[in-house]
Amino acid sequence: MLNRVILIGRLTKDPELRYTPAGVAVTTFTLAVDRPFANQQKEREADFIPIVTWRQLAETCANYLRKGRLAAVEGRMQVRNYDNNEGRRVYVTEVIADNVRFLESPNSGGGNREEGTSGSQGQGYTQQRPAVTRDNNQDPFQDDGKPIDISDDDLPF
Amino acid sequence: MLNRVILIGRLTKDPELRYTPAGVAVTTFTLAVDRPFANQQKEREADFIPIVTWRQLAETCANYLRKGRLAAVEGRMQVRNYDNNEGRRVYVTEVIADNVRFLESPNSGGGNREEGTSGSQGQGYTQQRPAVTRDNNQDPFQDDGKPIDISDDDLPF
Amino acid sequence: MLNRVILIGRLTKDPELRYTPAGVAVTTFTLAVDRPFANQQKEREADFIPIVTWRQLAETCANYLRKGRLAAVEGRMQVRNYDNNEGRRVYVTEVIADNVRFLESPNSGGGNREEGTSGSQGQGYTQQRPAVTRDNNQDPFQDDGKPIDISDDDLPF
Amino acid sequence: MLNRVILIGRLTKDPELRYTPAGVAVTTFTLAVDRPFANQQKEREADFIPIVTWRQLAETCANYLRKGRLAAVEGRMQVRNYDNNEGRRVYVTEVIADNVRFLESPNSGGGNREEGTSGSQGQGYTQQRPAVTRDNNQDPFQDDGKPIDISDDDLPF
DNA sequence: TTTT
DNA sequence: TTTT
Repeated sequence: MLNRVILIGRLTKDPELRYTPAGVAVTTFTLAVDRPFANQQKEREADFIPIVTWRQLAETCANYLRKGRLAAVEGRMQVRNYDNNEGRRVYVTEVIADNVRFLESPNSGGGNREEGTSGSQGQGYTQQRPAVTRDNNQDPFQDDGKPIDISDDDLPF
Repeated sequence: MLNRVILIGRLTKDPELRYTPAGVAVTTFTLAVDRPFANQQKEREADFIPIVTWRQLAETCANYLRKGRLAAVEGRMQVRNYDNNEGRRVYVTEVIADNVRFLESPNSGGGNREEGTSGSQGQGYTQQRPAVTRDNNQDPFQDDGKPIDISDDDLPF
Repeated sequence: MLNRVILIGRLTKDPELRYTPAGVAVTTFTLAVDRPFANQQKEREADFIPIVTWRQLAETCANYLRKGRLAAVEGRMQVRNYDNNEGRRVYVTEVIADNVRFLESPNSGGGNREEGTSGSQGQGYTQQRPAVTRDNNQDPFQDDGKPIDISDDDLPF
Repeated sequence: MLNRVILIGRLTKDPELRYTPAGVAVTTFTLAVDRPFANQQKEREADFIPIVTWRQLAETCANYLRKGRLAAVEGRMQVRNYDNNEGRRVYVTEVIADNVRFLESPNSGGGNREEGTSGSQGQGYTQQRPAVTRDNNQDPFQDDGKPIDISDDDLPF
């Protein structure tokens, strides 16, 4: 009835952009969100939360987010389930984002340390785009063994 | 760094109250949260989200919430993982609640249809408490095959 | 950059539906939101928060909300200012809602006690609509001396 | 009943730290929060939202926040009213924060351009503290003509 | 009265 | 100016 999530954290990897058979963009990444009172003696604790973005927002995230960057994500929790190869039902919880804020510019010190090294990059936000696979792959999470069913008439927004 | 969830939905079952070895109350339940544009031709869709509450809030939830009741839950997403009996790592996402609002009084029509039938109940909030097991069971989700590790020096709030 | 508000409370009055010169619907109401630890000896404390809704959501709110009803409101804080008749600048903070959930059906006990009394009403959601003024009035708050500037090319959503 | 606000924006000035008569710390500042679709032809639009923090959080904010810095604020909306010198009732809406995240380190480029210039500062978070007035001033907003009534037995948290 |  |  009401389902709202707001997270601030850092990307554990570069985002992955895929496309549904009908050509709808989907970008996925994982956000590492530090826990509130992660006590200092223990190693730093975080929750690793899978984020899914669609369409224009997916393209923008793929273009501007990178491993290590700080981002704010607004969206809703969604639980999918599928049966794995052992015939066990597996539940996957993701945040379907409808708003993502980039809290660090590419040059502000956070994020990928390789940035700015490849000579031709230069000014501002121009930079390597992540590998984009437009391969009719219906499942952006397939590589992880966690399928998501994307059909074009069943999109969240 | 920041992790905030707000949900409104209905309990799929009565809440379950357990205690850690040291006697800390933990109540768990699942909230069915209707999806935004659940199209009317298809059957109604919802996300089923596991909620965990601790201490005083756990006691209150166990006392006042019942299957079918409408509730608002505020908290944070938390991802646990454990290795199942097939040696596969399983990830479980729950909302650790720090605020729960009861949006229906026991007599307002929502919720358990059996309420009010047992003669001695009568007025207001007096009603059957759920079965409380104070059995040193360290895992409130054990029955579901989804262990949570509760140790008393590792409590979230 | 990110601006999100979620409130649950009760309407202090029936909502008011107006229209901009170009015919865009605007509904306003005030939500009484009880404060967290309103101590029991003192009288109950609440914050009274003005809500603004637009277009289809405005029509729906005008149709289904009434004084005393419980509602959940999602939106963003907005600060307007205008110069009052004494030449002093006045600041008004409202929540521009993009999602409103009705947490009580008209027949669930909360809300207007007069409902159901006028014979022809009967079943379900059929009920008196609030007075609708489609009068090219540019300011839904004008009666309160708190103008809002509504121009049709400057709508929030 | 439920009242939650999450904002990300920049401080319009250095924060101001005061103390209640009983010595409770209060820090106030204004957050400029850019509006969603601030169209590019018009000048950039923002909402200017007053934030109030208490106790330990007040001390930390006073220590680490500065004009221009990016911050995330979690809290609740609160409406105060008082009668101004013209005998008119004035309403003031603030966000009482219970969680503030500093999204820029002092050296990450955002914020005060004078930082790092005064020779003795050097590494990390060592820096000028804001002017602290511990003057039994009961009203942290007094200078602005917007009194807040702080009495020590009436604190929000 | 405002920030980048 | 306020709701239950």
